[in-house]
Amino acid sequence: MNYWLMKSEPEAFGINDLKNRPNQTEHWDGVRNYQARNMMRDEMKLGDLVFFYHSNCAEPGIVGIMEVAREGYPDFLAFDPDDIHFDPKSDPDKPTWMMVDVKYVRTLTRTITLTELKQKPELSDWALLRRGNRLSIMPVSKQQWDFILALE
DNA sequence: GCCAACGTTGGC
DNA sequence: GCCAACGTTGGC
Repeated sequence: MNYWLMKSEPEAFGINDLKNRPNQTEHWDGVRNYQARNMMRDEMKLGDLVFFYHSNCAEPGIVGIMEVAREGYPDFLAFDPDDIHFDPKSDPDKPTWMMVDVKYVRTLTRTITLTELKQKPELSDWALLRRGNRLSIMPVSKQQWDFILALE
């Protein structure tokens, strides 16, 4: 079992949007970064747990937990010329971009803010807190996962 | 293969 | 809205 963190801007798609989806499940589309793509394609497995992180908002931080409900498959939005995530270079026979499905597990009792996470020496090596980090999907170790949940 | 220009991310 | 950091693009 592996642990992950995925970022989304709550104005575009927040934890409550996921909670209100049919089956509380949604595909995580639109990722256009190779490192993140590789994780979705190769490493994220059914049942893996994922922190839902709200970015680019008033209070950036971890707001909930979801699980991987379907392993990597082609991001079909890349084939739709009318979609903002359209990528003419992605060939349906050999797709460039992948996505996973995620299912809502629960909302945390409070937001564990970026500010708070930054203050923890235990997390100083974590990709989320590295300067200039822009990865929208990243691994979380079991130790980090447990430590963060204990802050709740 | 280098690197400047450009676009995007995301905290503040 | 600003801007630093970073990834991508494309000329050479």
